[in-house]
Order: sequence, then C-alpha cells, then structure tokens
Amino acid sequence: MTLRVQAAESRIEQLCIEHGLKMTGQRRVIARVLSEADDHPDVEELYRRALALDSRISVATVYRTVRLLEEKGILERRDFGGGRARYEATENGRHHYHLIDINNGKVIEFEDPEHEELMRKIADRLGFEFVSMRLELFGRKKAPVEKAAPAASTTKGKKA
Amino acid sequence: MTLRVQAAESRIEQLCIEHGLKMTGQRRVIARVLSEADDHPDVEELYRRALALDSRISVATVYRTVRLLEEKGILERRDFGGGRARYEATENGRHHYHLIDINNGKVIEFEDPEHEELMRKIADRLGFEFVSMRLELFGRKKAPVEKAAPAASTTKGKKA
DNA sequence: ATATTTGCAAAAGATTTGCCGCACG
DNA sequence: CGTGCGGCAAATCTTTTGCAAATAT
Repeated sequence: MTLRVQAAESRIEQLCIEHGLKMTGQRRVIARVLSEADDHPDVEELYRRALALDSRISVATVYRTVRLLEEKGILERRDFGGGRARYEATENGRHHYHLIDINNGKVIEFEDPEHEELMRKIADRLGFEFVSMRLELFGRKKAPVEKAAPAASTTKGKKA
Repeated sequence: MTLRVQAAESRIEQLCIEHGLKMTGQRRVIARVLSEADDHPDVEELYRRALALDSRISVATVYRTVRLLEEKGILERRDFGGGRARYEATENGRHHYHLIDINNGKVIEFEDPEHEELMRKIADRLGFEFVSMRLELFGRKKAPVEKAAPAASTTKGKKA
C-alpha cells in the first residue's frame, strides 16, 4: 500500500493546484484558513487567522491571494455592509444564502436547493450561462410570540 | 380648480418629506436625480448629474445624502464589483434583480414576482420580518446559436 | 431662533502597488 | 535557474468628518 503522509492538502489548496497556481507557503496557509472557515471572514480576520499558523505572512499577501482566488472563481466576495469585503469558498452546486439581521449585522445562512435551479433557468432564458450568484435577505428579528421583548440585547451584538 | 404650480416634487422628495427630512436645495436636487435615474449610479455619477442641475453641491453632500436615504430605506446600495457602491431607489413590492455580465460588467435587470413572496416566507420561517433583499446573478453571455463566436469584442467592452 | 445641513479640505479606511530579495517548480 | 511571489511601506481610491458659515422650519 502506498503511504501518503503528504500534509493533507486543504480543499482550497486542491483547487488552487487544479487551477495551476504556484503553491507558496503563504498561499497554502491562506488556503487552509479558508478551507477551515465556516463563516465569512474579511481580509483582516483572514490575516489574523493565517498569522496564528505562520508568522511570515503580510496583509498585502492576503489581499493579493484573496483577489486571485476570486478571479479564479474559487472564492466569492460578499458585502454585508460594514465597509469590508467578506469572503467564502465557492460551493459548487449547493449554494447557500444569507439573511442579515439589520439590527446587529448577524448573518444567518439558509439553503434552498430549488433556488439555484431557478436562477440557472432565468440566466439561460436571458441568454447567459450561469456562473454564480449572491442572495442577501435583510430582516428584523421578530419578537418571540409571547410577551413583547425590547429590541436590543437579545443576542450578543456583533459589529457588522 | 386649484392651481398647483409648486415645482412638482419628485417621488424621492416625496418620500423624504414623509420621513420628516429637512428639505434643503441640494437634497431636492439629489432626490430628483435619483428619481429620474433608471440605472444604478455610483456617488460620483450622482454628483455629476446633480451638478448639471445646480452647481452648489459638493460630493460630500451626495455621500451624506445617499447614506441618509439608505438608512431611511428610501435607497438601496448595490455592489456590482468595481469598488464603488451603486444606488437605486427602493421599489416597494415589485423588486427587481440584477444579472451581471462578468465579461463586461453590464447589468441586466429582470423581475420575478413570485420570488419576493418566497423570500418573505423564508424570512418569516427563520423568525424575521422581511425588510429588503438583494439578488445578483453573475453570468457569461452565451454565443448566439449559429456559428461559434470568439468570446471578446461581441459587445462594446465597458469597464466594470 | 436654533438645530441641521453644507462646503471644504483634511482624515480615515480599505485595498493596491513598486521595488527588490527570495522561493517554487 | 528564471519567473513569479511576498514583504514593506508608500500610493491610491473611496468614503467620512471637523469646523465655521448658511439654511430650513
């Protein structure tokens, strides 16, 4: 049996390789951070997480990498308000969407399998090949059904 | 019959008044520009159009106004890539969506009446009151059905 | 009258880039 | 080994802000 100890490439690293990108140490780290993220970090946050794994990384590189990966379609950029771009890995097929609580900026994810199919049809009808999409819902948390509750302080406020 | 010559308030101005905003000359102009726009201008463009109507307006005011109107829910901010925020008036009820041609940044609008209803249901199910939404589709123009056409130079390239 | 708004220019943020030594393939 | 990459800091670009003067209600 073939022994394959090789540092277990992260999913994103795998994609980078498939796209023919030169895999440097910092890209590998960033790829790993991205692969492990299950939220929507902005560049600053990615930088912080990458630094924790390897101290030889600069923000500039994170910016460059993130841009590169977006161009390759490996990452998608999001704008949830708050001035900074946020990123998440492209999910092929199983898209998920975001509901943003306009009171505290919290992001809730949801899925709707039929939805992407619908979008593909619409793009097609308009003469386009579907590449990707972005759906953001903005809403206000409803008070729980019993007694009226004050708006704030329900969940921990997190700056958007 | 009552003669009403009063400068015919623009739709957006009307909304501003309903929201109790102090209507200054520059706000009136910006409101008019916004009311008349049927595209998705960025601040720079709004400023240009406003200047054409009244020279006593500064970009700072456009920024301030646009932010104010967004907070009031009168305007919605869009991010079609390209670094600058774009704006368009909120359409109550009849939402429309955007399909962005990833090759030239052109934006095509489309509607889907059932869609908003679906989104309202989803928000509701998640315990939120629907406030607004944003849907962007990214696609690549398909070649017309006959002979295969080279990718570029199909439509006039417009910097995204 | 008086709290708000505006213009201007400076400041703040976020992101990009030039240059040059260094690493990857 | 050569070409592209990363670090650093300066540059760029968009958006925000402080302050005094102007204005709406």
